[in-house]
Amino acid sequence: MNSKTVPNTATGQKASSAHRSYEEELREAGIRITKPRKVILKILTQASDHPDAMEIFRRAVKVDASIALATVYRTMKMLEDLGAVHRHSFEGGPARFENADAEHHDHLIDLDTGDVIEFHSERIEQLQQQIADELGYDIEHHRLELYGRKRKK
Amino acid sequence: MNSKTVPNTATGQKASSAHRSYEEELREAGIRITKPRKVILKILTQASDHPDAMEIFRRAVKVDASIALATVYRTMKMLEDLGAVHRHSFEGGPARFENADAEHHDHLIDLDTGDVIEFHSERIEQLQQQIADELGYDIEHHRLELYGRKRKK
DNA sequence: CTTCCAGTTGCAAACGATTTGCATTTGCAT
DNA sequence: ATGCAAATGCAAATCGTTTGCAACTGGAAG
Ligand SMILES: [Mn+2]
Ligand SMILES: [Mn+2]
Ligand SMILES: [Zn+2]
Ligand SMILES: [Zn+2]
Repeated sequence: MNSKTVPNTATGQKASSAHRSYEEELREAGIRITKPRKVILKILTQASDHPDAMEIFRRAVKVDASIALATVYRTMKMLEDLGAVHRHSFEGGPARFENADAEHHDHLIDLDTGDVIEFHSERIEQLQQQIADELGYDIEHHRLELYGRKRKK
Repeated sequence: MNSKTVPNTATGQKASSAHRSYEEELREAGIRITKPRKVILKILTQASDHPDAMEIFRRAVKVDASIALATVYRTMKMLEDLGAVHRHSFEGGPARFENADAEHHDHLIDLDTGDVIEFHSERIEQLQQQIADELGYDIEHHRLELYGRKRKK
């Protein structure tokens, strides 16, 4: 009763607008808006999944063949430091990213397909908080991942 | 001078696990008990922390300088496949291991010291189960990690 | 107690993901 | 338009981990 999938952002090619755009954030932070960054930011804005660096690179190369993988890594690091994206390290694999302005949520990873399903449980969040309190800790962040497969029948 | 199977009663050491020993498990699985494995297994049996491969290697080399890091990795993989140890990948860092026969628990990682504190919440476990149910999934395993620092105050 | 060989080892080279050094561009403030 | 720090592409380097291979056992059979 208290879990729900979080609807994802825009589908289609809704370039900018919506919430505060990445470019706006960079500008505010005094970071240059370069051509490769524009391409990457657009890809991230349009992404409805949780792509890894290589996947972002593949999509970027289709738009501008001269973009380097290193630039994707550098840009993702920069966005993470800015707090504009979140980095997830699911089960050993490469880091995957997602826009940071969605509401907090946790993930269920489909072991067969690799699909990532988002969910949120306020009750779990509270319990985590309570546990940290009891242990005398302030939680900075946490990670809750469920790994499973579609229920057979 | 070798009688059949001398019962391996505790050698006066603190045998922290009151469960089936690693060597017993290997034997049952038909896996050879070699000199380097004995060293590693003893280290794991005595460990009360969550050491990574390099740390296990360091401890092993003190006992037998000829042990190779590759052997540590191979042995840990084998133990994981056997289900004798659990592998954790906390926040980007190298994989850390722990004996698998402790009760299930989750971890709080101290961001300042790297210390790992164990905790368990049956209520959270239930909620996870409930969420997976609602999403139509069977959970194979999960991962709940809290990252924080000792409460200043 | 020997023999025997598949399992195991040490070593180095290979790996995949990510980072970094550096010479060359480029954004953008002046 | 100009100047220069910031950013880029490329290659080489790092890090944790895995793997190929020849040499070396564990332990079952004799
Ligand atoms: Mn997500
Ligand atoms: Mn533990
Ligand atoms: Zn959460
Ligand atoms: Zn748990």
